[in-house]
Amino acid sequence: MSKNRASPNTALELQERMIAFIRAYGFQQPEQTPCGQPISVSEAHAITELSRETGLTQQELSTQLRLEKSTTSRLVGLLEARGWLERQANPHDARSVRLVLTKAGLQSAQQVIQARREKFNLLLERIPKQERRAVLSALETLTEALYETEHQPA
Amino acid sequence: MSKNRASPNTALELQERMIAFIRAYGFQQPEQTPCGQPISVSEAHAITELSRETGLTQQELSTQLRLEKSTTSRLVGLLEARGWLERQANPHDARSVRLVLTKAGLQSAQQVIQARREKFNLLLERIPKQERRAVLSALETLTEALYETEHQPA
DNA sequence: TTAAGATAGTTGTATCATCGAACCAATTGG
DNA sequence: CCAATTGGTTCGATGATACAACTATCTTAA
Repeated sequence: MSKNRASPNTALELQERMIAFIRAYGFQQPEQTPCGQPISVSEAHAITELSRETGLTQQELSTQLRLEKSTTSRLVGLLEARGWLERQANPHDARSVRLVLTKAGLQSAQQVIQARREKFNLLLERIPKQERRAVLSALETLTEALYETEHQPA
Repeated sequence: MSKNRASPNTALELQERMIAFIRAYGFQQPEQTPCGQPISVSEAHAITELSRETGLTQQELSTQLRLEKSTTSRLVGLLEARGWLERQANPHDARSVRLVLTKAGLQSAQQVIQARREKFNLLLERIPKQERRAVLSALETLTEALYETEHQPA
């Protein structure tokens, strides 16, 4: 095992580990309901985000979820059709809407959050205790690095 | 087991970091050609895998890529249509095929590999030198943990 | 030896996740 | 007041996948 050296193979190793990770995470699987409710991953992310901060505009939600506004528009449409949120008029700007979860939507969000919590608890338990902090900070470092580069999947 | 119990806050943090990472990686973006050639991520993964080990059956390729056999069948069909690989009869088992990259396929694989190498080099450069090993081993740990749990995306 | 599985692949059908372009309606900055 | 910008919607694609049903082939066990 080489140390902190800028070994030419380190990048290759990073690549392989990232790809392995992504596959393990199963980013390619369309989804299989993360909680009791049949709900897609995107929907889950959206309501989670909205339960965290209510009254976002679609534009803002797009930014949070890193999605195109058209994608967000459809996504919001789906959630609205489920009766999970409302598009409320924004008195300060008639172009935009304020997204507000309904009671049912909030409840679903809670379920998703709970289900996720349990899932991640299980995952965390699989990580040796003394490595946990390292894993967390590594993920953070990696995420920052990804944001800095104009990363595109591959 | 119980001494390996995860603190709720740590699990939450893991969850947030993982989600942030996944978003940063952009796993949701359908793809934008990882190299010069217009090629999808799945295709890129497939030819990379085949350039690493030739003569795989579709079943084996499915396992490597963690895809359904039907998905793999289609994927292979696309690559075949591009003239990047051939399905060769397997003399020992007429049911299966052996997947072999053509010259053009091998060349594309090299390009993909090269493009990826450059991309990951850039990424690696964004990670402070003294943290690199930690990031790599964290990814490994995380991947193992994911494989151990019956992980499903969310 | 042969019939009941098990396996490898293919095809049909469906869903999810996304993007970009073309549009429209407000808003804002000169 | 008009041009440019911004927030959203709709249309049309594509990619990534799964599952189920089906065919052909192989294996095995009575």
